[in-house]
Amino acid sequence: MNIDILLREGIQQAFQSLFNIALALEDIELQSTRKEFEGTHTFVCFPFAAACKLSPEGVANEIGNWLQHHTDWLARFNVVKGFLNLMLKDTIWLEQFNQMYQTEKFCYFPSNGQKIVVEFSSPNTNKPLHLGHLRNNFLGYAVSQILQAVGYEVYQVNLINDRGIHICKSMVAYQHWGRGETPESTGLKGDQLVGKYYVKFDQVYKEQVAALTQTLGDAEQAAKQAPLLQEVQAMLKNWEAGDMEVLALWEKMNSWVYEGFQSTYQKLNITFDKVYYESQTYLLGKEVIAEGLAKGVFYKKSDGSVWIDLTQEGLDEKLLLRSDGTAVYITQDMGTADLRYQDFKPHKLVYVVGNEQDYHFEVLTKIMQRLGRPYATDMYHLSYGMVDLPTGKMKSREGTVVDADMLIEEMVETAEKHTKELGKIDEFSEIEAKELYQVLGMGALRYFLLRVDAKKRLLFDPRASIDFQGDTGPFIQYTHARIAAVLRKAEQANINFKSTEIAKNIDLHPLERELIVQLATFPEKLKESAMSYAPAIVAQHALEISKAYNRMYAELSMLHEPDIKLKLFRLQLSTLVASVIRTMMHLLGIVVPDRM
RNA sequence: GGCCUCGUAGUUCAAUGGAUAGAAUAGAAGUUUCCUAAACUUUUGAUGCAGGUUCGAUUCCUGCCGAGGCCA
Repeated sequence: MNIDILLREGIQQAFQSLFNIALALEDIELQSTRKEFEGTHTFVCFPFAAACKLSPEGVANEIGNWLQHHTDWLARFNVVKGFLNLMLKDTIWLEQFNQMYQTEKFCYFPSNGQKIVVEFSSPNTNKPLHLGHLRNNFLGYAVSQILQAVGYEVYQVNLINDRGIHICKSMVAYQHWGRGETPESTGLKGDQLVGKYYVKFDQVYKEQVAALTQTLGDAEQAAKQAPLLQEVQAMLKNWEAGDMEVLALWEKMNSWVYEGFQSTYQKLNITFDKVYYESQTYLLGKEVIAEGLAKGVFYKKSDGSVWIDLTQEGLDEKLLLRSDGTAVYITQDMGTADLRYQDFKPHKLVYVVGNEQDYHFEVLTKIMQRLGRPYATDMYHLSYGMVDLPTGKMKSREGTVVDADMLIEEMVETAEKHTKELGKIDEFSEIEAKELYQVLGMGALRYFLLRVDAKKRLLFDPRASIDFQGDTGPFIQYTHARIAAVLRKAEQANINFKSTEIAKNIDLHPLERELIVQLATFPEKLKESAMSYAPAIVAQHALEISKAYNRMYAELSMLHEPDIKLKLFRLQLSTLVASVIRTMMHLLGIVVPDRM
């Protein structure tokens, strides 16, 4: 039984019978009733007043009355202005509850036979992961899980930017000042070591530019002529030419970085079905260039550079290949798009990439459309806002970043501190305790980044630590631990609440009803979350359910409830809440503990 | 300069064109003989400015102010 459809059909029949108006189910707008009024569902009558030749209140009253007499599910209704607030009979809610309780994973959708490829993470190999990457990784992971839950076959892929001018910067700096350092010799993670030289490059380069500006009196020229930059450009040419020495250094430093990344990914519990490397795909783009020229979609300027004119689509003319024949970003992105499509033949390609590349993706999509790629309309740019610091944008080369590994470590330490202060896990072994700190620290961090609408930029203040109280991951984790504790005690007391006996003839307490309503809403929230690629919807809803449970927990007793029927029902309700919370948090990549 | 985002309590976030704009945090006041107080209850406090469309605008449109981003 789907309550939503039940109500819509009732209202549809009411309109037909009262006003001889045929409405589609989608045209009937239901929203949840505000707390201050009685009821769970509200039907907004304003739009129908004219057609019914009644005031909005009149419509609401007529419909309410009709439903009261012609259906068996309405307990009461009230009308406030044009709002018809409906209160359903408890039998309906109990039936809904039993159905959810007895259906394994009631919220999951069956397979729809469609494939989706989600690209996310996409790091550069010249620096370690930072807070911005964490947002990307958590988003990509959660979106993948959520899409899977609504029935898609999901493939997670990573595209590693392992070549180009910026990679050469850390390499040149290492050649000059590295003194043969290795991760082993320094005790640094490989990505951290390489990142150190990326920063070093920028420092020295800036000094050179400053000095040169003095002598030349022209900052722009100085920036171009600085010896260090010349070296980098030479190295890039050598790399493309296949210079053995350069390639060896490149391979060595990249392998350090990958080891470092691997350890971070492990902490994040993130894996990929396939990893692409730009060093292996960037040549594919040149084939697309040839194709586009042959089709007349692209054109060549007199200097030999290749362009596309997108002014008809409201965009610019866009450079696709430099006059010297070297690739720009979009060159390789065209090639990679083709490759990815051939590899998976997906129904949809999702790119989790920051909103600084909005324009870039718009252009890429238009190009692939012009080239007649069938998948062009199935490319979706999941554009997320940057993570800003109070001081402004994070910049790796200036060292003003919140390092991912460090942040994780801090979060775990904070979790340990809080947990020890509360002193609730004295019987834990050291390993169990360590694991819990990890779970709580990561939970707080992941939830902090996922609860906010991905599109919005997010402000992170490193001095104000991420909360463990209020609207947080640990709050939801705590709710689960509380339930687990009650269920443990119920089992110890041999209360047979796991029986399949169904709850009936119960007058629901408003707090219980509220909880059932929230649980029943989950499938549609999940669907909404998947369709809009917005894990924040699941995150927010997990919070709503947890709050509702904690309110009930404070008000109503379970183990001390004298009425055995009520006692069993509340234990079953708790079981269901715990299971739904576990599911939701699992979709977000967050583990929920049984004790904390 | 051109184009794209975004301006909501002190702060961090909510609000398919719908009711008296919700939470959390910070501030104030309470709740533990009773299932985990990382909780619960009460309370102070906000739509940048000016127009327009609409029965109804935080939401849509125009202008201004402010923040951020992208661009051979």
